[in-house]
Amino acid sequence: MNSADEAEESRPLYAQVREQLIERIRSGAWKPGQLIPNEFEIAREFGVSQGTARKAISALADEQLVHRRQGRGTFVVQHTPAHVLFRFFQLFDESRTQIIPDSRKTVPVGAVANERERAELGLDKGARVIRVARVRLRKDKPFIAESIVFPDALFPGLAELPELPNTLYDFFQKTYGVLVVRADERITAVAADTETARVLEIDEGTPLLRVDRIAFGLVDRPLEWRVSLCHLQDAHYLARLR
Amino acid sequence: MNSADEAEESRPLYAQVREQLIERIRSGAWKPGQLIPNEFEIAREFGVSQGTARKAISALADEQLVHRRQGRGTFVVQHTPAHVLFRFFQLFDESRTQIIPDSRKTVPVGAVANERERAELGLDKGARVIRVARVRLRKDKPFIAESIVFPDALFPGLAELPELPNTLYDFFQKTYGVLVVRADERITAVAADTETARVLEIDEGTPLLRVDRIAFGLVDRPLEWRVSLCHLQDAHYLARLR
DNA sequence: CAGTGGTCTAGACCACGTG
DNA sequence: ACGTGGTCTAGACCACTGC
Repeated sequence: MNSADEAEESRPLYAQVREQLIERIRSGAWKPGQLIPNEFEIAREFGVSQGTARKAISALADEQLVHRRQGRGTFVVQHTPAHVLFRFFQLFDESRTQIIPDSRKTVPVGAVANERERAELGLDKGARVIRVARVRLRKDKPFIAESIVFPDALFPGLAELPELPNTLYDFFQKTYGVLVVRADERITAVAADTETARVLEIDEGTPLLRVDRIAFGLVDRPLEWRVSLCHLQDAHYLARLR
Repeated sequence: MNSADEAEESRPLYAQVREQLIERIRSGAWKPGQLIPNEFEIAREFGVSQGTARKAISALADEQLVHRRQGRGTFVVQHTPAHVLFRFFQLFDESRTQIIPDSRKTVPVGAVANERERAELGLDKGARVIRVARVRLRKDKPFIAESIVFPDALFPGLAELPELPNTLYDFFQKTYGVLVVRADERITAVAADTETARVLEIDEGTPLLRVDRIAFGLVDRPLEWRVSLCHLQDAHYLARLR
């Protein structure tokens, strides 16, 4: 027996089962929205008790990779535009209602990654990326200037598309089977530069919220680097601390 | 049997046990840092199985109200300055290291709550509050202008203190038995006004991150309203989205 | 009605920290 | 060696969903 096997055996059973289940989602063996086998099936298949299978499945539910519904079954999570916005778009208006942004035509452009992009996305020298610049609208007025970059390798052929949809993460899941599961946002305040002021139709120097996001998938590797310059006015970003 | 009893009986046992345990922490029957009875003791006391007691205690651990340590026992969470900063102070420097702020002498002032304060803290007309204004330092230079308000009723005698400590939440827990368990932060970008510019030793109009926090305790009522105006420079606020 | 997830029990053994 | 939390089992019953 090698050390890897020993390490494998020393980890809790439910953790091992959990990883195997994640692998099925990652590999696409279980598709988004699909009903997965019930607790007893999974228990039988992995040779564990129903309680242990349950603990593994519940861990996936906590991580929002599956959705459990009493009486119906357990389903692989399926991103929809509404779902993606709810989870990953944390801007609210003065009455604390979540803002639903629109976006203008967004055209992807392929290029070789620059140094900053390689650092943010963890790419090797020479790797290609896809860049997208777009303006998001609120009440038909521009309020966010966004620049998005993702590794070309993860989204083959995407650079050739004439246009991208308003919400990307559900599109990524549907088209490439790539699931965004978490994101880190680094937030600062900046003054609008000339170009941004023009795009957002505001005065140069207006204070903007800069949201610098790295999105991660099932394997802990960056899927996207996104910088959003937000002209909030009476709106705000909401962070919940626990 | 009345409807309240029926509702009580229809809720899962572990949820009922969980609430009773929370009440012991809230009431101060179990003090911060104290070792609580083990799973079998709690199971026996409430007339449930060890597994059910475990589920109740684990829920408290998930909520960060207790801390479990294998081989040692389960302890009521005890806020320390380091712990409070780690959980509730999400500013990081350019190398992604958490910033540890200092603060200048902070003097509390008692007053009758104004309309805005009553709205933010959910207070009745005529209620008294305690106000604190302070400047936080980074590398001995001012970088945050903070204004804090809390209900006088929760912190009797606090307005008479000559000075408050650098971290308040551990002080609240130690002195008043009041535990901060979560906070909502509403974040915007603003331009520094004359007074703030003077305090932070920057130019008027400099973009600042405005963090507007409401902190909550064990009962779902606001404990504090805090507005922080942050001159970040090369630092950033970090929000983790899951 | 059958099938699913949700709760609950009683008991066993393991891993860890302390004396 | 002892007591703690952590894992695992086998089985029971409940609550909800859809046919």
